[in-house]
Amino acid sequence: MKIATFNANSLRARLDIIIDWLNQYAPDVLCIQETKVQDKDFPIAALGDAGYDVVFKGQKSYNGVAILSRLPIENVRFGFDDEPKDEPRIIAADISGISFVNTYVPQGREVDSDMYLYKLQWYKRLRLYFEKHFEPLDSVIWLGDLNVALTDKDVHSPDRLRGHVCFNPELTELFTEVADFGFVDLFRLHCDEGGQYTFWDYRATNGFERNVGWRIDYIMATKPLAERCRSCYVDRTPRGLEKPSDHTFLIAEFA
DNA sequence: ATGGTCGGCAACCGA
Repeated sequence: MKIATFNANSLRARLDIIIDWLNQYAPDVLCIQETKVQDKDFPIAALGDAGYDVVFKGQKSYNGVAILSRLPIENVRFGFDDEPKDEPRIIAADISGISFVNTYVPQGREVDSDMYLYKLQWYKRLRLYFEKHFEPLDSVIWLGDLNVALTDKDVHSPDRLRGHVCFNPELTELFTEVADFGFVDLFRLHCDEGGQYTFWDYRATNGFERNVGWRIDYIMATKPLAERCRSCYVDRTPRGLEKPSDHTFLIAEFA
């Protein structure tokens, strides 16, 4: 089984890139964040023609998550299924006996902002979500844009960026509390190198070419699945964008 | 050290 995650920053703007990529890599499952499309405008037919069933939840302009699958999708759930209601940032479904939890974690804007407090609370709530719905040895994959770089290996300029809303000890601790439910970081399971990123800020000049990046997208798996994982890697192929600075595809393959 | 650019959508917000 081959699975992947991709932050689209508009599904419709990236649709050709996504479909080309699906044709080339033929993953069984692709989880997408920041679709930025209302449900009524979701491109179901184009993805269906490419061989994928889709489930999704979006809103106007912001956020939005989707799961694409060549295999049957069952038991679809949206968001934290308790109060308070949240933006469309979580979609979960069962595929081939595996529970996928696709998350778009709040970015946080700046430290001390309300958006940052929302992010910290979001991570605390996510830990409770996993405790409520799963056991640590269930077959669960938690993946998506987690908006945290964990160590100095995971950002291009750690000394300059330390304290950023996506790179600080307070946030790393909250991430670790969620991961300690029973998740393994599949990329780090297979690769110990720094400089392996999944996102390059649009605003950095030639950021992609200079590899001025962040590792903020993850595929996390519970231990029984991690034992079956044969590879986890970033597809760094530029996708024909004039400025290929998007998040890119992170892939994991299982026996 | 600061600001840089996209996308959505129609003035700025969010990343």
